[in-house]
Amino acid sequence: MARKTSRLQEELKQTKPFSSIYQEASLSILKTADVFRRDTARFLEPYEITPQQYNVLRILRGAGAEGIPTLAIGERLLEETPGMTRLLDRMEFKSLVRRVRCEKDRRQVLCYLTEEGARLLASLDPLVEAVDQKMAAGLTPDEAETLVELLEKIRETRQ
Amino acid sequence: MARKTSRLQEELKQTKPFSSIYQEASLSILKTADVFRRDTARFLEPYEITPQQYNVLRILRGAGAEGIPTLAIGERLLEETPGMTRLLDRMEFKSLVRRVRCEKDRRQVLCYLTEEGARLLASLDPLVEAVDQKMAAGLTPDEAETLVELLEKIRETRQ
DNA sequence: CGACATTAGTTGACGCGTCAAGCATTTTGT
DNA sequence: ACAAAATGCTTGACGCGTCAACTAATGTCG
Repeated sequence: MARKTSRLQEELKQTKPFSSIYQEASLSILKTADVFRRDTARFLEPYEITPQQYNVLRILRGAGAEGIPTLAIGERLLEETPGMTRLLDRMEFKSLVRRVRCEKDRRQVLCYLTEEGARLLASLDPLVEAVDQKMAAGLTPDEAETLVELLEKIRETRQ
Repeated sequence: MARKTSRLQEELKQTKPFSSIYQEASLSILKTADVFRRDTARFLEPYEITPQQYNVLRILRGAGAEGIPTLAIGERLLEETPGMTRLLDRMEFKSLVRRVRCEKDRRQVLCYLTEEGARLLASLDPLVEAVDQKMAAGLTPDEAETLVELLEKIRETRQ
């Protein structure tokens, strides 16, 4: 079951070979995601905004004028999280977001993009597009399609 | 360039289609990595150890009796980090790790696995194997191989 | 040898994930 | 209508990543 020495192994300075192709695949996924995450963070840094905050901005734009309740934002992120409140606190402090207690259901707090938030987001759009497009240098569209399908298969069988 | 509605889109409750296959691929990678990360964390939880700590245990086992300097551990993780010190603080507190200032080069601090750390790690090995193997339910070995190759191509073109 | 840079590690501050506990505000069941 | 459960959100505590500033030890070079 031992596999030949791979590039990922060198990247991690590992001495022992992977015990299975599945182990290598899972590490490869984690490593690649990490590269992406950090790449995005680095490029957003000058704008003093984190990847999570950027994602929230996009979701709020999608919600439009009706707004969206706090926790519903979490469901649309990669990860649903009770940390939403504090994340929004910071964004409200920076005037990127506005929050109002909902009158229909007073448990909810509706969130909206501010003018400033919308402006920032608009200026970021083309830059983010460019980051994703960097992938095109290494992968043909067909290969990207295959990748998406394989990853989908993995997620389907989990949970 | 707009793409057909995909499963990932539903998962994220997105209204707009992905603007490119590359955008979908990058989100898919992040999402899948997140599923893995959380899956592993959940299964390690009963042992009161985090995925990062588990990785450090494995690296220390690899280093063996000679030990390994603090920051060298970081280089072998997915992510090199100045947070190593504090991570090791917590592990030392739990008696999983032992640290000694190196006499050859007094700047370095060599880290070792304790007996207890080694025992914990040994008992975890088969369980981790099982987690990776869950992937086999959704992917043939050939598909996993393809996946690894595609991800490698992406990482190659990034920096 | 002495100024200077480099290297290894530590520490502080802050963002974010995650769990658990707690508080209002509905909703549900009888 | 009233108690109990569910829902939406907030807060506290802690783990970890990340940047920047700092100390101590080692190297380098005139």
